[in-house]
Amino acid sequence: MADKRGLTTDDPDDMAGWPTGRLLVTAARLAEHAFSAHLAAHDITPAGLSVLHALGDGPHSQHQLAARCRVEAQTMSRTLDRLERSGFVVRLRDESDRRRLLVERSPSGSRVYADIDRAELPAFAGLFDDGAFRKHLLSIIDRLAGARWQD
Amino acid sequence: MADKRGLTTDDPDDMAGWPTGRLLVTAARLAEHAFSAHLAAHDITPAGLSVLHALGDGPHSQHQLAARCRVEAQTMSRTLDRLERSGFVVRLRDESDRRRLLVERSPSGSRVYADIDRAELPAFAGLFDDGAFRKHLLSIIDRLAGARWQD
DNA sequence: TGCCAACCATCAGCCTGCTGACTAATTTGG
DNA sequence: CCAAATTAGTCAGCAGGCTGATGGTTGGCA
Repeated sequence: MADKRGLTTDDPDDMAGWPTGRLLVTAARLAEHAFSAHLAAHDITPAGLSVLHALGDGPHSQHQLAARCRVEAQTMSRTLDRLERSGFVVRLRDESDRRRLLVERSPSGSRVYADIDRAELPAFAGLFDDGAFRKHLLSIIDRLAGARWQD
Repeated sequence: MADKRGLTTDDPDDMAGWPTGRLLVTAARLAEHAFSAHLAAHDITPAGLSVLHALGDGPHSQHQLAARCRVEAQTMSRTLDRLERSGFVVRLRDESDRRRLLVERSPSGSRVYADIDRAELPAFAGLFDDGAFRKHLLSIIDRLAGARWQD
C-alpha cells in the first residue's frame, strides 16, 4: 500500500525511505565531520569557528554569543573554555556589570579566522551553493528557533 | 566588495550570512531537538528509533546496523546499550560466529516503533515534505558517506 | 596443524549539544 | 532601603557523534 507520506518507502535498507528529519541530521553530521577534518590542522572546531565569526563586530557577553549562535549559554561557556585554552579568545569581566564576561577575539583568533574563511572544501563543491536549499534551511531554523531565541 | 560565495554576507548577526554547512547543522540540531521532545513520552530517542527502523527486516549484527544507520560501530554499541536497558532490543550471541551479536527488536520495541511511526510533528508541517529538499540531502549524504560506508 | 591477520564488539576519552540546579550580581518594587 | 525577582555564568550529568586502543574469534595460508 502507498505510504501516507508519499516520499518514503518501508525498506529499512533504503536511505530513500528515511524520514526527512533523519536525512537532515545525517547530512549535517557528515558535513560537519568533513569540515572538522579540514579545520583540524588549524587547531579549531566548527563550533569554535562559529564563535569567532559571531565576534566579528566586536566583544560580546556570553549570553549574546549564545543567542547569536543559537546554542544554550552552558554550551557556549564550554566552547569558550576551549577557545580560551587554545588562545583564540580573551574573557574580561565587564566592570559596568560584573555579572558579565566580555569575550573578544585574540590576535591569533583573528588570524586563524581570516585564514580559514578563505579556505574552500572541494568535498562540498556544487552541494552547498544552492539558493533554494539555503532558503529551506533558513525557514526550518526560523520556525524551530523562534520558540527558543525569539530575537 | 562582493562576497566570493555570492550567497552570504559578512554581518555576524545576520543568519543569512552563515555558510551553508552551519545552516545545515543548526537546522538539524533544532529539528532533532523538537523531535526528541516529541519522543520523550515514549522513552526513546531519535538515535534509538533509527535503530528500530533498521531492524525492521529482522536481526542484524551490530556492524550491519552501524553501516545501515551511517554511524561508527562504537556509537552503535552504546546506542544499543540504551535500547537494551529500556527493553526495546535483545542481543544474542551468534553461535555460528561467536564474534557477532545478533540484535533483534523485542516485542515492546516493535510496539513503540509502530506507535511512533504513525505520529506526526505539527512543528514540521510544510517543511519536511519537499521532494527537492530531500533529494538535495540525499546527494549530500551520498557524496560524503561514500568514503566511509561504501556499500 | 599452527600462527597471524582480519574482523567484531567494547573501553576510554574527547567534543558539543541538552537539562536542572547553583552562585553571584544587578534590578525592581513595596 | 532592603528583600525578591531576574540575569549571567558555571557545575554536574546525560546523549550521541568521533578516534584510538584492546581482547576475543575466525579464517586463511604456510
